[in-house]
Amino acid sequence: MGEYHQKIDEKGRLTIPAKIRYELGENFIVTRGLDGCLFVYKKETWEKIINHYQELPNVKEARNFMRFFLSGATPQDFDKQGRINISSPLMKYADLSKDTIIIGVGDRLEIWSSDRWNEFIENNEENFSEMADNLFSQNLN
Amino acid sequence: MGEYHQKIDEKGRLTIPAKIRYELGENFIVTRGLDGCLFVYKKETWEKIINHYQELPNVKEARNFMRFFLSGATPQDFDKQGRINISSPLMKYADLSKDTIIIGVGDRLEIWSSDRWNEFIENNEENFSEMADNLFSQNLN
DNA sequence: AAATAAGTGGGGAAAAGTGGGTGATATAAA
DNA sequence: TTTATATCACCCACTTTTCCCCACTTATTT
Repeated sequence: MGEYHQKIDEKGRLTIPAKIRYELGENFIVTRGLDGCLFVYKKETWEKIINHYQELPNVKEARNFMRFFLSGATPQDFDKQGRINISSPLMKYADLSKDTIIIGVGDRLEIWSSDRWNEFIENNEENFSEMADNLFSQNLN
Repeated sequence: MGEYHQKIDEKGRLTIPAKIRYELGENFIVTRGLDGCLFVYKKETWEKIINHYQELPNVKEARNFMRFFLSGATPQDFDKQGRINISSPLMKYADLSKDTIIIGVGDRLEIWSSDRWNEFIENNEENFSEMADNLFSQNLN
């Protein structure tokens, strides 16, 4: 959970915030995500996802999706400073340069270019408050 | 319950009034709320809220909402003086600077910028008695 | 009024984030 | 095989942030 503002340096290194770094464990996977960001999964979660998609019928749509999802997937680990290297195809895909947003969304992290993220928020803010209205008006007991 | 006037200091620290501090427990979540304020939930309440939304289908609209909702949610705890740090995205969202209002609303706290709170009260003052009429008349069997 | 508790502000140590140098390894070119 | 070039991860240095501690002020209670 949370929104963190980090910078990617000249060498393509990105610091994962300490608070969420330790939740990721030693091994994790970075891959092309939906809507123009990158997804980061811890190893166990990734394997579950893969297993789930293995069971999909072997139709064209599923095949294409698997290609998209798997081709960009790179196992990663941290350097001694808690940073990861984003490969250049993924940098390009997510349009990453310097200012970067990392958010926690359920069982994954998402890596966004700052510009795209701001755009995303601006375009959707009104919808969200409406949706949130519904969410909070429910009786939770 | 109640309305408390607190100040956020230069370092972004906000004292939670002692009377309601102890009701929050050790772990709690601060998140983007409705109408331009922040919500604060104790951990258990928060989990109830998000459990409702875990089973959403993975379609774009739901994905976007979860992004917005979870990215604005940060687990927090108190420093030794009973203060919390409001992260800068949330400061911005709620337009917080120095004078801050904290109110207790049922199972949550709300954090308002003083200006917005006064504005909110002024804009709605005439409506409140009408609103109350509607609300209470519905509850009569 | 005195005593206690709560709120506010700032110094400073430690942790986290950021940027750059350097040497080892790999890859390509001579 | 040797030499040149690129890549990567480690190390170090610097900056920024976080959080603890102490001190002072304000509010509440006795």
